[in-house]
Amino acid sequence: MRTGEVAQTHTVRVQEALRTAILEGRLEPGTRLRAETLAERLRSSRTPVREALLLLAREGLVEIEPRRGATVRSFDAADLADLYEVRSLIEPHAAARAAERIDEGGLAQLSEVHERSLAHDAADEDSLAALCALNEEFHGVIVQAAGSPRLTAAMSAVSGIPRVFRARFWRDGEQREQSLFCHRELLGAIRAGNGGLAEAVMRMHIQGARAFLVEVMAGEH
Amino acid sequence: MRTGEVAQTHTVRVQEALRTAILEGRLEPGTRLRAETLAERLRSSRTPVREALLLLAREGLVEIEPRRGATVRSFDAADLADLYEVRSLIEPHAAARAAERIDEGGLAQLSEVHERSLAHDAADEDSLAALCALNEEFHGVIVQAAGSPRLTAAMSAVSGIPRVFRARFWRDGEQREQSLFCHRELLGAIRAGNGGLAEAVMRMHIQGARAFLVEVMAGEH
DNA sequence: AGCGCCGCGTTTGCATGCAAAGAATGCCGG
DNA sequence: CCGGCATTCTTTGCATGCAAACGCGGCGCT
Repeated sequence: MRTGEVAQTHTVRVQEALRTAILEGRLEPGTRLRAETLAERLRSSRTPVREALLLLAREGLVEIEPRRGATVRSFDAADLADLYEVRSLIEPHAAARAAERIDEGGLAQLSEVHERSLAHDAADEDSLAALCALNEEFHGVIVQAAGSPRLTAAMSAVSGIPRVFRARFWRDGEQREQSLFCHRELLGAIRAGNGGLAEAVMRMHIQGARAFLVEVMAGEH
Repeated sequence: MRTGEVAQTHTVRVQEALRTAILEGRLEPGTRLRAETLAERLRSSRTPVREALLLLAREGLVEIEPRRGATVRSFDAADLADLYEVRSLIEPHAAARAAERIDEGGLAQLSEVHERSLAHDAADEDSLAALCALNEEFHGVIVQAAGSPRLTAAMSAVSGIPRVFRARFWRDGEQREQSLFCHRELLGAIRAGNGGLAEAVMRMHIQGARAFLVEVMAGEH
């Protein structure tokens, strides 16, 4: 599959460890990221850590002020709205392309991810986390299946927001139901090769999520 | 303006030097990029060069094979088509937002860039190069004016193709005329705050460029 | 003669030294 | 007692040492 190729270099390993930590909320926004400390914790040295931080800065997950260090970026309602606006631009297009270009393997993978999603009832935190991860995987497979390296790159520059927000989302029964519904429809549309439908469903899916999250955040602050 | 902040660190300096060299064609596709050589040439050391290469890899301008080195990425017709497809997704949206959100400064900047474009007659290579650069600046200002950090990030993951292709474009009198026309219309629509019109013009602009370039490349190979 | 194996040079990727820029602290003057 | 300045201490960013991986070329084996 296309996604292999994950270089076994410290830089990449550190980058992924940090990204996961940030997305899962183990590193809170604002946390100062000191090279030496991270190097120790991740069994590496300052150089790979520095490189990873540069890459994560470009992903928008950390902020680097020259000569002053890196911190975990914090997200506010505006960021969330911005993020979802861009997603609602890119992902529907990706879905349409995916419907036209996906191959057997991709379809099987998509289907399998969806099946696994259905197996979770979101009764506990672990199940919730699993749902978040599966959701990301589902969307990732679609973007990949669009077969456009540039689109993938554009998405990756936009992808992540801390899972805290996403958890909020999946905790809500109605949203969960709506999402799984959309995923099922997406799967069907893509399998049928119906790009227009896939695009429309994805647009609804993302816009719905956006509306919910913005509302929730507005209510909290 | 938002774009300030250009860190005076070697990494960034090297990154920009390399990007410019690649985009201007001074580094041809396929060229092997050895850390030590570049470090010497750019009066730096291997570490910043390595970091710059990592970032450029993420921009899609160089390819890094772990343990085997970096090379200047080569572009074929498919890449070009892919690139322009993504641009024709992102930029019309950016234009619409820009029309709604641009401020006085941005408008002045956009207008000024357009004026300068008109001053070039594309009679010689220098003038042509200047037109390419101004065109990039024009589009850059619009994306910035959209006021969406994520959109900017997404674009930057997609931005550059070697200027060779763009030069081909600007050399063509009809395309040049069409482009300047579109830019004028864009400027007008954005100034008038007409997002829908700006979006439509931009879509036409990019689709037109795409069609021309794909055709030219197909004819050459 | 063809094929494969082994050793060598080159180059990457990681670790770490080192100077300089910020941040923190204490000292002195008002 | 508080504010401003100098000094110290921390941390970054760059340079460079060093081991290990890759590719090449020569050598021996079949």
